[in-house]
Amino acid sequence: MTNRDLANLMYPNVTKTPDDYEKKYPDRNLPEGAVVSRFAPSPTGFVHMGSLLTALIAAKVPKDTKGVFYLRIEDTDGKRSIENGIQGIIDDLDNFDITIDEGVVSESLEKGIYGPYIQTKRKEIYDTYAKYMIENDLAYPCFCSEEELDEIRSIQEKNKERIGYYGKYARCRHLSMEEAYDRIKNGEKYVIRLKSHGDFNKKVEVNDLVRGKLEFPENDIDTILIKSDGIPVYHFAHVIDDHLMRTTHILRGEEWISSTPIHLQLFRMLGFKIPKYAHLGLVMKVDEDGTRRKLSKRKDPEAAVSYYHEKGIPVEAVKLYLMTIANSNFEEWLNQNPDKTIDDFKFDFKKMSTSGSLFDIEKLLNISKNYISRLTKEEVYSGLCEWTSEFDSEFYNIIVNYKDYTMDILNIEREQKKPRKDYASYSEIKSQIFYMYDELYSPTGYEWGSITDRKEIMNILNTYMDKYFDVSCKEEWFDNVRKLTDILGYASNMKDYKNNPNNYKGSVADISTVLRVAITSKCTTPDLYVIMKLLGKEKIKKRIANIEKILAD
RNA sequence: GGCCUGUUGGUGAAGUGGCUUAACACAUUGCCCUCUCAAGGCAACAUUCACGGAUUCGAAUUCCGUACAGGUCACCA
Repeated sequence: MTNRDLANLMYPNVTKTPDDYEKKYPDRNLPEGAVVSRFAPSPTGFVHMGSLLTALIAAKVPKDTKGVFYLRIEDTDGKRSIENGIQGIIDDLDNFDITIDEGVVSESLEKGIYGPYIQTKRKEIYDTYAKYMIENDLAYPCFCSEEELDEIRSIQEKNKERIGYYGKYARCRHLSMEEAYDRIKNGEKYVIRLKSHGDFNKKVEVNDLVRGKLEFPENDIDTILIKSDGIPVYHFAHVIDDHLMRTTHILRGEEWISSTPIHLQLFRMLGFKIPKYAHLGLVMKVDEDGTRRKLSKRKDPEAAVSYYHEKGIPVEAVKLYLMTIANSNFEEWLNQNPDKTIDDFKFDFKKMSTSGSLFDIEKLLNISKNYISRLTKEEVYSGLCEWTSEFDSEFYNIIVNYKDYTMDILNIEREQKKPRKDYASYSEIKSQIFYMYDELYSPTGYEWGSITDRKEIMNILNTYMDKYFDVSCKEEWFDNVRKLTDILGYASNMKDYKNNPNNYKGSVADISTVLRVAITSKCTTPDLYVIMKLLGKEKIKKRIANIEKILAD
């Protein structure tokens, strides 16, 4: 009885060898320093902020180095995979303009020669390596039941020993080959475990790209490589896939730090070159009770990237935000180079924060607001169309109907050195400009300012419309408002008014407020002159007539 | 419990032994500008870098302990 006999019993149909795959997936012919990295999510639900950050960086680094970025789907856990999970991931990446060079393009389509890129389609490959490990005495079958494993654990807990399947606790490791052979032949269920030669008292080192030198005890756990359903566990799949796909950089969340010793061990046992690791800090959130925790898919709606899509926050703004989290010098760099984009920025692992950062939606909104303010009216308009077409068809129809008019509205105080910063998202635009459209404008009441007398209000409005409405520029418009103010006994100069408030009935501010409220129903708006010019005299007349009616009631 | 990682203001953070009386940005507050709002300008906001000790002429920065937080110890990834 030899290892080979056992291996042949376990994998009678495997005829390939690791060498065959080494040849099938040759080294990539890339320039010096080119990074090959990947985004490797499980199709267990929507892409979440933390993974999006990882994906963004994993895509960015190859871009900076003329490397390759690919998408691999890690669906080895059938229980957790959800329907349309793969499509969901592809859609989310697509929404964020993260393009892949290679990998899974759709549920049924792949691009690139290093595939398949969906792990459940790679079983033959994993089988080959599993067989190789059995054959070379690097792994062994284990028949322990859940109960036995629990028993081992409770003994260890009682003796205050390290938990795990190792040393004398690795029962099946000490089984004779004959017994293993017979039990498999009898159809007993088994998993394949790593035959670890690690020594817990010795140290291994990794040079993590963001954290620097990391030191751990060697792994001595005979961890499971292949589950009883024949599918590999993450550790085994990761090592084989990333080697065969010739990945140079592994970017993943810091929750993987502790299992890195297993991965290093596997790379060495299989004779693979060890890639570079970058363990990224988690994106956190503060709970009501003040404790920090990982942003959770289940509890936090803002964790889903689709949330931003629905809110109408431009994807570019989300990316800008994530980049400011990712590289602390990015924000300053962008402020100094306002015309540049993320693509012009050189990402640096060393500038990454090692501890997880709190997700700050206020900051995101601020970045979004600044971003939208820098867009042209055409860009804002098309972004607004895109968003409304999906989430607000009423508004969508209106802005499509009044395209140029809408663009003029969106352009109010935009084309200037310091543009207005009104909108943090497309979803809030309607509530800020609704009064520009008769279709959306039907005020039922008005919040007047300090002037509330009906006669006075009508007097102001009528006098204004009769004598002062027609103007050709902003200066003239405001001159007229001042004239009106003077005639009615109010102060047209705010300084005079502040110095001697008792000399006047009120100020030009009060008069403007009456005009503003009468026309828009709001006491805060952008430049009233532009608003009036865009609305036109007829609409304004109608609105004032309406006020007369309402005030009469 | 073992192992690992981290800890600079309300938040993101700069900082790698003297240029730090701790940058910058968000938030907050106050003032100025101003027809309202937004924007802008100015100012305030950590006598201190979790705590204790050590090294040093000198430490947020090095070392050692302690505390706290997070991760991990699955036939999940």
